[in-house]
Amino acid sequence: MFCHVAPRPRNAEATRAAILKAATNRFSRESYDDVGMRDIAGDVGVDAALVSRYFGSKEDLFIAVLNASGDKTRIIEGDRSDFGQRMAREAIYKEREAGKLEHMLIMLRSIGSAKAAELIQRNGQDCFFGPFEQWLGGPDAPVRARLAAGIMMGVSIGSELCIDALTPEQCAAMEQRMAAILQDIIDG
Amino acid sequence: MFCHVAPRPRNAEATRAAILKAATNRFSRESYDDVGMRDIAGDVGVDAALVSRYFGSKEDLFIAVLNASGDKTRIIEGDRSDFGQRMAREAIYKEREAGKLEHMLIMLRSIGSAKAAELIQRNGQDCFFGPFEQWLGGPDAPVRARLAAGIMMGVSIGSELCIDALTPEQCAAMEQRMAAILQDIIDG
DNA sequence: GCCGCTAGTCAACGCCCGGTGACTTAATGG
DNA sequence: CCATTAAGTCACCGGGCGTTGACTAGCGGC
Repeated sequence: MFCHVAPRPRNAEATRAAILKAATNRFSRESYDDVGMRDIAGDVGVDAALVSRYFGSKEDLFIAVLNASGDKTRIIEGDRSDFGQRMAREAIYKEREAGKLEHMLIMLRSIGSAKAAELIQRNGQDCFFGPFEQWLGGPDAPVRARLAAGIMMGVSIGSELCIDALTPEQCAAMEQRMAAILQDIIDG
Repeated sequence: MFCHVAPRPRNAEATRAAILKAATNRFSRESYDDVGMRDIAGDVGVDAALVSRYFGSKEDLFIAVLNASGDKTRIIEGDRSDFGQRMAREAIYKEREAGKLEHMLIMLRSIGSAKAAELIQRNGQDCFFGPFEQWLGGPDAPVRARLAAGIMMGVSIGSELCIDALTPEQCAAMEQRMAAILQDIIDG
């Protein structure tokens, strides 16, 4: 076949954005180590060399992803009174389309990787915990923020650590318990 | 120098055990991907080839580590009435000497790695959640076990994600809050 | 005191990774 | 319609990984 499908018009800006988006997707699903430059390039339909060219290095690309997703997607949206409920849903059922936890998921996936961990530590406070604390407010805000975030992370992990281990009813019960705990932390 | 220090007597059994111990240590501190066969071999003072020989492959070694640490170290020890307190301490201050959470830490570190994740999923239920559920008992035991484990994992992650971000007083406050939440879950 | 067996080493293989310089190809302006 | 420039590709490098087969060296039995 000579005719490629939609041979991507030559547009550096758009291509760069597409790469960043693809990388964000990959990094929110697989760890830093498991994601390869060739994977990301393949998603966009581009040579891997281009990714290196545009973003300098894999670490720089990861930083760019962290910053970009940190800027756009915020946990802090919607009503305060059902925060626990919303977060519980997202953590347990992985409602990724909502995407409010995307930034947290990226941090989570790659926290194991030594190279990524350092970048995440540097970024986490500014792009995640900081805003979260501020939104929380009240007494012990830093403590409550970390506790709430920790619970969300842990349950997220747990629910993919053992898939299908819980019946739908049990999931519902878990959701309810978790929501109550989170809401308690939010309220102070 | 011709005289090596303590040139390790020829004992396959002991060497094998030493390798397993070194691997357990490594895997509880670094992710599956970040730990190399050469690292483990170096810890024991042995050639990397021997590790492959004794355990077949890296995956098999990891499985052996999971099983061994799962058998020995249990979370379930000590009084039920201060479970929350004990776990909070261990999660926040990383009191690794206690080592009761070692098995959980190993699972935690490498959950990001695709290759390790599958092995962990297969092992987690049998060696961790199962016994924990059973010990918990009461209504909704599976749900409460996963919730408690999730919280412990998440806080463990969180407290190493942002080191030195909390003052000692804040750590104490966090410990107290976390202990209360955990104890609540344990009690039903 | 030599022999056979096995614990342990050594060198090398194949593989995949991130990154780079030289090349090709498409758009644009005159 | 061609020259120029930027967008994208290609081949390849060096390095680290897990693993393997051939080798060496220490111990037990005769």
